[in-house]
Amino acid sequence: MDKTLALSALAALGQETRLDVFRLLVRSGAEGVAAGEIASRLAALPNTMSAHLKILSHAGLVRTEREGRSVRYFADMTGFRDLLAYLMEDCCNGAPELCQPVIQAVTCNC
Amino acid sequence: MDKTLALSALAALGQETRLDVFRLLVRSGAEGVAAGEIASRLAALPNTMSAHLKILSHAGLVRTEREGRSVRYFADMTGFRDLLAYLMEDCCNGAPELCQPVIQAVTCNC
DNA sequence: TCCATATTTCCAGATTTCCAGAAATGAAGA
DNA sequence: TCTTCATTTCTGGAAATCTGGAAATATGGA
Repeated sequence: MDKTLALSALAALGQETRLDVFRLLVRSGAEGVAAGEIASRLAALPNTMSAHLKILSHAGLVRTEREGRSVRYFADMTGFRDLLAYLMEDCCNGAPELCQPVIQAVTCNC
Repeated sequence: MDKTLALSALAALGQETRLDVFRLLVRSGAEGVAAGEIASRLAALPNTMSAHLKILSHAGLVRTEREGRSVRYFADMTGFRDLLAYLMEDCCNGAPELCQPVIQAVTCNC
């Protein structure tokens, strides 16, 4: 992942509505959620939500599939992984115990 | 970690200078870097950098230690771990294979 | 084709963030 | 105490972001 994309991803998640959207899609997994339902579940206007979804999509954090007249959104865990890899680059040089907590946090859930 | 702190952390990292600072500190590990050196290494004014460091600190991403007249900054990997845990909450409900890529990305480096 | 539904795009105003200059604070040494 | 170095705080203007109204686009069905 390049720096520009990492920045857009982090800036995208650093906004309340978009953070809520991403977490909603992470919880929804392979099922995904249609744009309109995302908007109504998070009590936002469809046009505002569309702008947020566009930003998340541009940042590689969500993926879409058209389904009839609605558009279904999914969390893109591959994009998220790339972001993490970028953030933790060279974290272990000489002192693996420093980033050990991070590994444990991610692995223990699954 | 509560949502407000997660938001500040993500917003903090979603800015180029601060992202550079965090990655610099992650690479520097237990050695840390003094505030002035951070500023000069990233070609920023000391006062501007101080504002950025304050934001990162408030977000729980960095930690400080006074050392004579300089202040040494360190990446706070515990705070970072908490952020990840918040982002991945309930990610595996029913479909562990979705977040599998994330686990692999984090574990393979150490 | 015409209509209804779902979503997106365009635009403008309100708010927030970013940055640099000036001044203030904290710590060490003469 | 006075000076110097390192860092932080305060402040204002420029730039970017967030939000909602209005209009446009896309899809499916009558």
